[in-house]
Amino acid sequence: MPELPEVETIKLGLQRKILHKTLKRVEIKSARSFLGKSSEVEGKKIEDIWRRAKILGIDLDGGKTLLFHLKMTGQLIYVFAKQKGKVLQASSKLNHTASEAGSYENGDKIIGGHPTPDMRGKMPNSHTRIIFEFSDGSKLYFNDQRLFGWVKVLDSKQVKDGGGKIMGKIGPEPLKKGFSWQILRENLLKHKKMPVKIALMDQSVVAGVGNIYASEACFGAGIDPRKKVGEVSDEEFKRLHQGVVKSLKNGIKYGGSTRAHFIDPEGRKGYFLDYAYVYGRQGQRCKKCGTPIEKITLGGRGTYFCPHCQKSVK
DNA sequence: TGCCCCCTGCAG
DNA sequence: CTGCAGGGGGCA
Repeated sequence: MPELPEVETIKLGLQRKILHKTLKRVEIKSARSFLGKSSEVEGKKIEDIWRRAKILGIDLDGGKTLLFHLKMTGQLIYVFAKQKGKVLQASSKLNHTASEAGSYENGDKIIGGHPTPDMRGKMPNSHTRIIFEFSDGSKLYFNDQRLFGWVKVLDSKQVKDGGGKIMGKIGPEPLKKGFSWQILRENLLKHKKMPVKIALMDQSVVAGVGNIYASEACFGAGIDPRKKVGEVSDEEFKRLHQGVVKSLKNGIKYGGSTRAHFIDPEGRKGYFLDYAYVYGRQGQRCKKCGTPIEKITLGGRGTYFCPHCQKSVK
């Protein structure tokens, strides 16, 4: 599911909700989703929550780290059913919905001008794979319809040391200082014959860019997504660099992209797609020139572009 | 470098 | 029914 802006949004939400809480119990409903021993993390306190590319990390005291990869349909949803003494316990035996169980901690909020209603629904649901319960009674639900995602227990030290193969070969963080157009060029040029849009999605080229933001970055740069990396000019690399950074920043600004599944830990959708120039807009008019947006398949993935604005003239 | 595959579910 | 979906590992 999530690309960099969505995982970043989840990270920020979890930092607000579960930092410094103690993990009391891990309930594993899908063994294939949880790699490691739950006993190694139960009873531990959360010391840090971070993101690298599309991977989310939760550092615990005692030297273990929980790594999350949400792949296509993973969600991390936080629920704090307010403790109302015995009333809640009694009512919990009834067939109530989660919202009836005690109301969530927060009401609706605003992201990028949009009201963001709570979309969490009843938890757990049929896609809930792992439940993390904290000592204050609140819970974090790892949901994943397609079962591609995972949670791993690792030694924090291993992860910090670059992780060897654990984190894979991950390129520079595009929103950090030091990510220049020259570095993007150098990394992209490892794939001279590849269409530039596909190369952008290689996590060793640049961290966190996926199918939505790769299409948007190509539009921002005015480059045809099919253009071979080896034929991209320096001017175009500069614009591509800007396109990557801007689209990712906008993604974060609007709370991520919700195509079908993404909601943040507080149940809020992301609204970036309302502002996207091409992704998901086939047949609709280009916001810049009015030409209908086209959809093609590149490397098996849906790819969107404006045939007028993205001619890759130079 | 390009496919196929891991899965489930929804829209056409 | 087929095709498609915010990802990415493995294999020729």
